[in-house]
Amino acid sequence: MAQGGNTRFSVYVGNLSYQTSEDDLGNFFSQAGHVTNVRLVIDRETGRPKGFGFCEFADEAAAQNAISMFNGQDFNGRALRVNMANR
DNA sequence: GTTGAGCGT
Repeated sequence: MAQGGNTRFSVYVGNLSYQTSEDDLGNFFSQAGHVTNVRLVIDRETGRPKGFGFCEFADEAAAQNAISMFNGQDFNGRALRVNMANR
């Protein structure tokens, strides 16, 4: 199975607007399937969002569905970048 | 009141 080397179903979400929250992503990604976890990477040195995050789904189909639905699509004024996570 | 490639406190 090609999940990107992870036993879970995490997808990398990049090119986010700095004003986007985890709640916004959770609502948006739940359209593709059952989201079990959403993490927005915040810079520990500055306390600001790094502009990317990770979204974990209940199964692989939902994760790949999210990629198909949202990769390259517009979100909060930015072209969303969605791909299978590597770690 | 800022910025823009990235794979994770």
